[in-house]
Amino acid sequence: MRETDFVSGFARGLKVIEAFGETRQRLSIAEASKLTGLDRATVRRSLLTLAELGYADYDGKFFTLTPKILRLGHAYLAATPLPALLQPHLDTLSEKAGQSASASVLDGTEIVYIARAAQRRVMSINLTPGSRLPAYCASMGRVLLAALSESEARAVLARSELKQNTAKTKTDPEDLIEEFRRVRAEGYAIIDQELEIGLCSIAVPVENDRGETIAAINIGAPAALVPAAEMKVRYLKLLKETQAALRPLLRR
Amino acid sequence: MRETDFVSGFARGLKVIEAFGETRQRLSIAEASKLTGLDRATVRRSLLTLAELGYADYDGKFFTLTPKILRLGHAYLAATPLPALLQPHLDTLSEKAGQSASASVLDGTEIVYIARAAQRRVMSINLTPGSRLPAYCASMGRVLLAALSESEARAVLARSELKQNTAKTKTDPEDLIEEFRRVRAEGYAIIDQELEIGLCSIAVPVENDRGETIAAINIGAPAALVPAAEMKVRYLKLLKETQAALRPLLRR
DNA sequence: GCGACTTTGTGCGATATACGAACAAAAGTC
DNA sequence: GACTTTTGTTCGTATATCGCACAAAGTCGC
Repeated sequence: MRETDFVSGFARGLKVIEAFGETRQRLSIAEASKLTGLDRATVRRSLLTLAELGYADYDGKFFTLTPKILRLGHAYLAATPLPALLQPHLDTLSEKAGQSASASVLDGTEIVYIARAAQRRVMSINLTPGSRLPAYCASMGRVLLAALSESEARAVLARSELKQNTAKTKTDPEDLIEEFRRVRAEGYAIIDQELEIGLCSIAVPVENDRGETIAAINIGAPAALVPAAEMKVRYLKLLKETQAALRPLLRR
Repeated sequence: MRETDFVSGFARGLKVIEAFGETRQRLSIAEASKLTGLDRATVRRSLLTLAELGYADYDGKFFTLTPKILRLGHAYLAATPLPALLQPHLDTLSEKAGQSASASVLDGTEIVYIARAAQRRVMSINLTPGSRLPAYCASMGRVLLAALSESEARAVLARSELKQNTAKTKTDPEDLIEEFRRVRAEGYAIIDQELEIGLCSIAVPVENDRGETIAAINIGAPAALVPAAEMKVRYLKLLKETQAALRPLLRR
């Protein structure tokens, strides 16, 4: 790509939008400038542009995003067939298991939820399509990272902030790489309260007809009701059935 | 705002992202150019910028959005306290009613879902935060439009495509304005299969401590199980309780 | 295989934008 | 209330972007 094929004003504007996610809903020009590292004058122009287009409100001091901004992200969910295709299968899966079922894809060091059938709320965080979790400590993340080559997986881990969320969280890259090998060999990943105390989950890859992993699906359950040791016995068969049902639907 | 405070390259880029929502997931340069009305060279630069930043993939012919684009919309859901604040109340409401409960805000002629507690799937469409429905034929839309001044509501209706979704859909602006008056007076709106055959819903406004309407919440139910005439008896009290519980939490 | 048509890539002049500094206006400090 | 610090806005200029026109590469029918 040539230098001149890059619209830096556009890139700067996107950076400004993302700055809202990292803090609270209101940003002054100076705050946005600090978060993005861009000049105050440049940030001001971007924010005024957003306001002019109705993506943001401006009270003379603070800018806030408006719901119109959701159109941008929703364009992906509406335009990609995968979420819509997975949803009915997750509904069935969730009903059979009596637990929440979700689907996600990998985006850098994070997994992004693209569909979900919730049964009851067991997590402190509220997960909806678009929500993100660190890949290294989520069952679907383990499955998706295991699908990468070892060098790619190492690169992702190197960029990840390997935080000790609970006493059980695996944070040693070598342990994780070893776990990815096991996941590849056995075809599933189980997380026992590594993300949040009281939450277990089990995930399998969603593969297309060529056997390439394009997403992951999981079932989450409260550790109090379903001990980690029971996750496999109770849910692996259901997940594998869903996986098998999806494979022929995913051409390319 | 001065002319020079507007970054047209940014505005053009956002238009390009939105172009993906209207059609399928893959867009060529020429298609994107037609959809946006922008010059091909401009669209090409915007798309290459998106690809360079990881928001899009490019195979040399077609561009597709990547899940990274969800960061933009999700910045709103993460940054705005309203969705997180409403969610637990919707969960309770949904459980008590035994039906799906949702919350939405107005964006132009559409309502945008910002939180949802689903019980079972009764609609053909899959609703998640970020989903949009035309305001004129949705119960929450009626509530939100009723909160506007009559001239504002007329302006929105004038811009709306008043489609006859079912035999019961109200499409006459005068009928709708009259209905908004009733909604204002009685404090709730009921939709009897105007959006989709088999679906009834009832909505009330969410007001802040000054009495300004800032969102709407609703309960949806299959018409086969809960006839429209019963919606009010069964669910209005629950909705009003939720409304009352929320009001003191919404300062400003 | 060969035109007619569509789509994509690129050079260039005119125009619009970003930068950094300077100034003005608040906000915070003592 | 004077001082310092932070924030918002304006301005001139160097630079980057836009849209046009043309060239190149596909795509189609036959």
